[in-house]
Amino acid sequence: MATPKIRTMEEFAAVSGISRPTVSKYFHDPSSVRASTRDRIEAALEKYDYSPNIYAMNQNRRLTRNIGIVVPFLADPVFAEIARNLETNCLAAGFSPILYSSHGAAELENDILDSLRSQRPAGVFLAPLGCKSDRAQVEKFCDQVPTVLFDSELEGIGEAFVGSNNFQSIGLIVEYLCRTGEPPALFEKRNPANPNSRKRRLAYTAAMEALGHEPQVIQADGDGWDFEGAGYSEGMRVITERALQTDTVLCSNDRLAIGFLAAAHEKGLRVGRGYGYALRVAGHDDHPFSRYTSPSLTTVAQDYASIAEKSVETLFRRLESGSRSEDREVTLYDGKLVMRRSA
Amino acid sequence: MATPKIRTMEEFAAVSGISRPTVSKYFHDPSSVRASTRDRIEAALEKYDYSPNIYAMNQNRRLTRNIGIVVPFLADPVFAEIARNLETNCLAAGFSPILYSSHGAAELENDILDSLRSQRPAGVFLAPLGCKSDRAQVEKFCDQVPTVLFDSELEGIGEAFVGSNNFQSIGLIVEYLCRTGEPPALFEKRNPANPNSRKRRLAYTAAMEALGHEPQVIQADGDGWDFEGAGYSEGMRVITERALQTDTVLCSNDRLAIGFLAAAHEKGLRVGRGYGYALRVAGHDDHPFSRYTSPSLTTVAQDYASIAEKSVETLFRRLESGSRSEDREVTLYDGKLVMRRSA
DNA sequence: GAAAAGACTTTCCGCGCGTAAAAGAAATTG
DNA sequence: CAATTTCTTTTACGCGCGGAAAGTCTTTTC
Repeated sequence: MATPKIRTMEEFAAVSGISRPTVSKYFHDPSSVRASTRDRIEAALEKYDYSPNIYAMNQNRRLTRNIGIVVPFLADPVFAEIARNLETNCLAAGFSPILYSSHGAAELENDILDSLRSQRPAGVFLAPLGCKSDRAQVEKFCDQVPTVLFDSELEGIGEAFVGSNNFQSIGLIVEYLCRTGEPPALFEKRNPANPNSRKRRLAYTAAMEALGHEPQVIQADGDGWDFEGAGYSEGMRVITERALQTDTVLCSNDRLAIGFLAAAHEKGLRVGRGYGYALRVAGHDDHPFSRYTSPSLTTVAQDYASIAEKSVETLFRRLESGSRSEDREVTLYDGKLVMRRSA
Repeated sequence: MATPKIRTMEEFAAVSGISRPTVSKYFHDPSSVRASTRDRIEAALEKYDYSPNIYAMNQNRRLTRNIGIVVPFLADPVFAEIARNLETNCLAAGFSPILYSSHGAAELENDILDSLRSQRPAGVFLAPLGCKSDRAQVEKFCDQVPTVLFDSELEGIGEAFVGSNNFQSIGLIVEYLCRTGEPPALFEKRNPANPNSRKRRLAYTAAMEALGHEPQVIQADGDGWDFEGAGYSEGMRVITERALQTDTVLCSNDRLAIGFLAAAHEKGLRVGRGYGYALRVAGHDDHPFSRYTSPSLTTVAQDYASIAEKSVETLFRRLESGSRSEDREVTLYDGKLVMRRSA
């Protein structure tokens, strides 16, 4: 089509035969104009494919339609999965999600918050690094931008927190393991950046003691987010040195378990429950790959879909009501036992 | 500090004792102003922590400093890894990367391109869905925005393409497998959206014929990006029906191999090379988890770091020179054999 | 059918900054 | 030191749109 290029809303208004302010109203909310007007605008849209300049729009609007999503490590499939759910929900609500990963570094997290702030997003979903986070910076950010925390709790910060009920889920799997065999040792990373890790340890010792068993905690060294590597090398050590008091290991998360399984396999230990197996290994999270490990991994599923949905619902409710946090909402979802072959 | 809030560059210029146009120049390029001026601005910056409104900035600049990164599926660790490298490189060059995932859907890919276009990015790194992509839309986009394609080649589109040399890498592993045991069957998805898959099949048959073996191609059904699931269920079928002509399987990518390994384990087949093993399984890509499968996966490593680096270098060179594609640059990186336990 | 309510048009100003031109001040040069 | 070059200031305009105010037109209501 040899239609002259439409660059401004002024021009578009001219060719569509509608005044510019009305066109502006239409883009702000199509249902706010009369049906006949809407039709004329949409007919013109088909013909000239114009779209408003987002920078000029956002400059004058107090609030943009942008939603920030920040996760600590996007290469972790668990966060990729949650992020995917959040994105989909935002798009469905007519917002534009913008995804960031802190790559496990606190400076980067701060940088992201800075650049996010300058984008004046309507709201933000933030899964903080955890203990490594610059708490003061995060708090300052949450004061300025409506933010819902998820996955990692930083108490008192943000409009709300949505996450998993680690006490319930760890209790569940500890009880299961004790009921069906020897009591488990807990296998975790030494300096967990993530507060969930600490909660899981506490939940583990509490559950063990409630069942009358003595807790055994094994801590793996290793770089920040290389859980498989840490699980593997510490697994090799533990197996070689026969450091386990029982034949059962509960890993603080599935990625550690994946590394541990690799070590067990290399050491020739058969992992599984029942006769002929040397070791039981369980995980936590229901990592996307857990059902394809060898053997498939018994674990506790986090309800990612619900976490994402609840986060979105909470934030959008706050955005609409305009009320900033008097009552900070905390929602925890129970985990579900996923019985597979490894324990 | 009871310093009054600075909102505009005008105000900031006033308190720093510099004229606004000079301050503007400073933010555009700090080295473009005299050292003494720079110091005064930076001193004021410390005191008042002002940052320019990005929407107002981008409205008048012909080009923003935004860089779009689009991958077909972010929950795939391989793409997460490449995206991470691209992001890091962009940040280092002073650009703002914006990450998008098409989630395997062509409509979403188009939507992303649309919203990306309205952001007037300086450039884009695009890993298209492949055959499912709306070729006309992608081509139109690449005409408007300087775009470097990676991973999936769409011939003739974009400023350049950076990817892997599938012919070399498949040749490498086929040769290795044939040399050290029985010739492999190729295990792939039936309707591969990704053009690499097709190239790998062609490379496989060529390599097999060159070595005097008869190719055997096995195709797995399954949903778009659920490679593990497809590998698992088709693996179960193949093993149950004894459909393999030899004891060796080359999977078109590691995720299929992971599913296949799970099937083999469930069927009680020992995977590995040498005496006492029933099956050899090899993959392709060197997926981050491949070294932690049981047994660890023999595969061909794609040079992700180089691909990301080359993509960035290519795009930024084009951006600086301002020259749009006369010569479309195609760079392919060779794969490296990664020998582990599975084959 | 007249009055009320709603939707639209016209006009105007402002957002925060980029950028150009001309004039002024400072640093460099010989 | 004057002459030159480089940097800064002043002034002014424009980007594309949001949004308010007042008036005109259309639709609804009884």
